Amino acid sequence: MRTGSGLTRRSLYHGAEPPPCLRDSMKIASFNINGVKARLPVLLDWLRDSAPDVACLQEIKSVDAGFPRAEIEDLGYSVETHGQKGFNGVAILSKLPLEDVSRGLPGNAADEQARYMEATVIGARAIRVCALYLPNGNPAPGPKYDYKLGWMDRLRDRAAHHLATEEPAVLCGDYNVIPRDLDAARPDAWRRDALALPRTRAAWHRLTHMGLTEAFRARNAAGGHYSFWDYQAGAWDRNDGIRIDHHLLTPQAADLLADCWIETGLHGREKPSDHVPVWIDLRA
DNA sequence: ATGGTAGCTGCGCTA
Repeated sequence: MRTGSGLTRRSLYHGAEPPPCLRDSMKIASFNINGVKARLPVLLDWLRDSAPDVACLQEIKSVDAGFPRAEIEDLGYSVETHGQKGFNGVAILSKLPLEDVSRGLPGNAADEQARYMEATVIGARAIRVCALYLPNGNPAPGPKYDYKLGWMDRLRDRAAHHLATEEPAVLCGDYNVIPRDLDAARPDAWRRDALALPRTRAAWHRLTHMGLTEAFRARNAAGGHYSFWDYQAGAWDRNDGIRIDHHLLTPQAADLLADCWIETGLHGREKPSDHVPVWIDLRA
């Protein structure tokens, strides 16, 4: 399903990469790296080889001061982080200019978990990129599940704001949501898990039904595509995966969608994350 | 019903 988008345009430049201001392709990848310190060699190789224009990272598990900013800036990226000690933490890396960075999901002043940030990426079109790490929510029921559902309500409010502006916006990240049974290799194993409980899926469908387009499903109706494999019990070797990393697009962003794909090959490397990157290509 | 693995932290918690 992946196409050679941009090839025609690129040929006008005799094979050279066009300058950012003349491109009509903005590739945005969402990647839960499960610890930036442990994943730094994999992350740097990936930025060099796959070269996303924008990378939204989750679970950096680092405070802002501990983030390996210089190594990433050396590869041509602007770096914005929203970290905390030990857990969670998100970051936006961009080869294009970033403006109006905001940190935290509005709606609960008492929430101290670093799971959400936004920035405007200035390409041929300005795109509001919202990077999120939605709470896992296990065990359910319980206070962690209540926090997850409350967080999803607040995300819906934030999405409503972006829909009202009628600007192109992308809400991407680790949603910790298995939207449907075909998004799991063994759906029955997740039946009572916070990632797939009916209330979780109802909250997910409320997001999509308010007018957001799920990029992967807009391009591919088939099952068997996953973005996470548990480290335990040889889940990767058995392709016992789930699809929980998603891009949701406002209509103005969906109109720019050229492609969406999962970079499964990244799991083949040494010391992989338990997630792989999920990409969109926008005409922007 | 349990334990299997990984990362960060500091001998437990989160996933």
